[in-house]
Amino acid sequence: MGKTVSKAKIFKKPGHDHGRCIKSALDMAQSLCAARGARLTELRRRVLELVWASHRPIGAYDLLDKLKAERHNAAPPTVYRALEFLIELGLVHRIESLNAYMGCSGPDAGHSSQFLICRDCGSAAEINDARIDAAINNLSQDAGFSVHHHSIEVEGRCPDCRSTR
Amino acid sequence: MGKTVSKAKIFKKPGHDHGRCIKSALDMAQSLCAARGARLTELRRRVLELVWASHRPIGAYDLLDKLKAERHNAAPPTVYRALEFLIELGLVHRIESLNAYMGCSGPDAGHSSQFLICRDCGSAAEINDARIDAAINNLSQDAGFSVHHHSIEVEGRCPDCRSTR
DNA sequence: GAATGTTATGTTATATTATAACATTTCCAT
DNA sequence: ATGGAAATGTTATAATATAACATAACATTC
Ligand SMILES: [Zn+2]
Ligand SMILES: [Zn+2]
Ligand SMILES: [Zn+2]
Ligand SMILES: [Zn+2]
Repeated sequence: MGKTVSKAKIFKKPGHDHGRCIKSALDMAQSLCAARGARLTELRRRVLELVWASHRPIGAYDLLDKLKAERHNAAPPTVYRALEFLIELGLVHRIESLNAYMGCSGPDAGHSSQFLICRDCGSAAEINDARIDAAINNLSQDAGFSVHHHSIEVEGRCPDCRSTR
Repeated sequence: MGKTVSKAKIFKKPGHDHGRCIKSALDMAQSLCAARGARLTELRRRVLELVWASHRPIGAYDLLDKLKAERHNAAPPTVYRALEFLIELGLVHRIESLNAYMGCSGPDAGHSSQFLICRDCGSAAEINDARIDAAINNLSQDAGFSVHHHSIEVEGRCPDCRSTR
């Protein structure tokens, strides 16, 4: 179909319809939980929604602040337990280098965490490149190492920030 | 020559001469600092030595405890500042997923952080595979993302732990 | 070799991130 | 409705990291 796709649109444009991103994420979460027999409670659903409020990783205590605005009794365990649940199901990834969390864009695949993270604007984009997975698996196998999961975090500048100056 | 190298010896055997690992690391640090005009003070040198005490990542506060045994006035900034210096020079890597630190086995190359980490014994092995670098760079370029550095942390089981049962 | 600026370390306090432990509530199946 | 399991509430604390300012060590120039 033509050669229109030279650069994958991995980073979302600032002006995009983010409501749809959120909606889609919540829908996927809904059906994934149903399929797994997991309970997507109001709290968990809301935390996922807050995580998805932007395309930037968000910290647990930032989430807590937002939660407190609507649940007077929210406390650290409230948000950490919800995150634990969401991560367990693959709905959220933890960004190790930032101590922050981000919604997964393809939660049904059961993949490891791979992100490009902009050091200027803080936005992050999830990637899932077969070449990288293959390279890691090959290399691990050569080393006699059995892979459980991996985390890849690439820090740099996103297309938007690069074009801005 | 020949075909002796089917499995790279990435993970060190428990019985190896670790004194040589340490010696080599300190020597490289010495010359690298000289080349860069950086001051490898007694404190920094000692922290690097402590980091290299094993092939396992070590936490800042574990380092601090060891330091305290010989420097009554060691405090968190003592170790964090030394680590900052060592990381800056590429002599130490930070393992994000563990909040821990590990000596770099090839500090002159100026590479990003790539580790295989055993979930059973806690040992970690640094890797530097050209395929992985290439995959990350290609993919980033396709996405219009300019890479500053990256961190790869693969969790799994090391050869030793696999053979043990 | 004193004066001066710079870098490194000491020192105290506090910020940030995360978990432990136990009580209570909600949910669901019987 | 009742008992057991899962989720949430609640309080306290652990673990990791940095801010801010004071002093000491080092190097450079005069
Ligand atoms: Zn994902
Ligand atoms: Zn950006
Ligand atoms: Zn290295
Ligand atoms: Zn092991």
